[in-house]
Amino acid sequence: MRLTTKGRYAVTAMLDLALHSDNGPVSLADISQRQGISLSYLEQLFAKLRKQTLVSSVRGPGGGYRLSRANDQIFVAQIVDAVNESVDATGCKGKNDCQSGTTCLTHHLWCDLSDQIHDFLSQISLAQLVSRKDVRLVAQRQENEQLVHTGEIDQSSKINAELLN
Amino acid sequence: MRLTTKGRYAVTAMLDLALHSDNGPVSLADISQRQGISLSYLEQLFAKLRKQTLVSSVRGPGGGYRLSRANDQIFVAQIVDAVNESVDATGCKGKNDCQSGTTCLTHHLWCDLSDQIHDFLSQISLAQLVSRKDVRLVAQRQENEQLVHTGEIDQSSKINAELLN
DNA sequence: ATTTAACCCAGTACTTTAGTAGGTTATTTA
DNA sequence: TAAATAACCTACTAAAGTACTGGGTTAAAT
Repeated sequence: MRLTTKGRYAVTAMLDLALHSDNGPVSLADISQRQGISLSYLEQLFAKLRKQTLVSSVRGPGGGYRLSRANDQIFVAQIVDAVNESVDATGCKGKNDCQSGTTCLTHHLWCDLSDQIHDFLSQISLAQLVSRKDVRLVAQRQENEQLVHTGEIDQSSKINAELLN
Repeated sequence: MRLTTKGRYAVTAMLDLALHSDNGPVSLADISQRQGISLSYLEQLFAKLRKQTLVSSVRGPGGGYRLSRANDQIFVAQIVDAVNESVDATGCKGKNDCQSGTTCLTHHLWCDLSDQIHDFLSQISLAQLVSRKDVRLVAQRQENEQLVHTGEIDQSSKINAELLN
């Protein structure tokens, strides 16, 4: 089992997408700026998310990505799975051949843990995350920072943005 | 977060220790043979387990390792923690500085997941694992295999050992 | 025609894993 | 007391995966 920045980035990016889905497709450049993830790396992650039909793409100016389903139909477990970070805690992927073809001593323990993690992440939808207060606060701060960066608001407003943090 | 063979090996070895604690200290050579883990690698893992006072050692012939506490006072989470860094799923180790000094969008989600995993593994003691039927079956098979390997029982008994699997 | 942004590859520095190798020290047993 | 045993210690390594960077091509909007 493995949960590193790869899976965290994928979920973060998908949540960014869910948060900014009002005004048409969201470009990876925007996500990159707001979430501090390199553009090329995002492209690699979204290639996998697209293969798993979690997102759909629109090419050309004004294009980007949008969720391919309603945000209450996309779950964290699916996103983590899509970028090849299996939530499976066993070494044999549940095949019972952990120790040279036979079951290892702790096989069932890791199966139980895998179920536990999978159940937890399968119950959390993007919609749930979007409605969380802590998520909305961070999202608002990020939007303010982006406006400052693109010069759309002045320095005095930036102070307010910092107070939000 | 990371749960690979490293943590699985550690828990498996500790469970082997708990299962064979009747007849004095257990040598790493025995564990290596029964669990199919390289001896040198086991030595590295047990150096860490010893630092965390989960095991104590006896040197010289007939020596080996024993649990430093009763098997109902040692929990899976402690073993995994001892060899891995932790079962923490956040990138910032709970420090809230995931995104260049500030909280990232999904910080709280990974905190919740970390708590979930930690709670689960903290509730499972070696004593509980020892009493599990699936564990006892595998352990019995491994002991039979070991006897065959050391020539202490003959080939006809090996057939019975295979039937156990 | 130009710009935008997805799409696609190839490479790479870095870290971790899971091990190997080769010793030293402490303790028991013959 | 010598030999055997098993912990203890240090260093090295192949392979794999992570988290990028860079340099393109293709599709669609202005």
